Amino acid sequence: MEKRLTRDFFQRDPVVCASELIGCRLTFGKCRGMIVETEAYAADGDPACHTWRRPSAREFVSINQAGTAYVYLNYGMHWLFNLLTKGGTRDGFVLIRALEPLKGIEKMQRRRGCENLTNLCNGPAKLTQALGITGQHHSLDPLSHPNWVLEKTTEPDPSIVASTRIGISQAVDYPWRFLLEGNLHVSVPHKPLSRRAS
DNA sequence: CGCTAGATGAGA
DNA sequence: CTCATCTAGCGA
Repeated sequence: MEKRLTRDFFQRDPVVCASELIGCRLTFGKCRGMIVETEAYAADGDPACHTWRRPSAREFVSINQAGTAYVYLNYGMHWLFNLLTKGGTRDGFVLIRALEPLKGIEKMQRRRGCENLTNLCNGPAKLTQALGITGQHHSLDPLSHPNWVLEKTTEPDPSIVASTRIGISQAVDYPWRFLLEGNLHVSVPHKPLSRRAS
């Protein structure tokens, strides 16, 4: 019922990979979740991508194969987890932004210091903290490393929607964020729902 | 519920 | 100097 992702999945455009990673299952160690939110970054022509300003990011793209983990420290304290896409129409990255927790929940709660399931993995820095992903996993290969499993479900989810990327100041209009509409575990809903007031 | 300040360090 | 963020604390 679930197929492991293979190298060729990541040998495509980052925008395609980002949308198709929605609904996939990500396992790291004993913890597991469904990917419910991603963002695409293009290695060329995208001012919001690290490659725009960082020679080291361009170097990373050139020397690593498709699927490699790109993990970096943001705001001095948060690890953010990306996957390299390479060999399609464009090279780039997919930022994993939110997971729906499936397994190892107690462990994730302990690492996060938080009980609430909807607050466990609903952000790019929260999910790395929950899973235990840090800079020491930078440039490892999730497709061949024993700690990682990436699986695709047989049926694509119909409620995948595109939206604009979050937390950036450049190229803010690209509709390169993908998420499951209505899912409780995304970082920011596509369309803020007005819940009933008290 | 919404908004804001401040933490904290790598890269260029 | 800028940053692909999060949380606590405040006010309504």
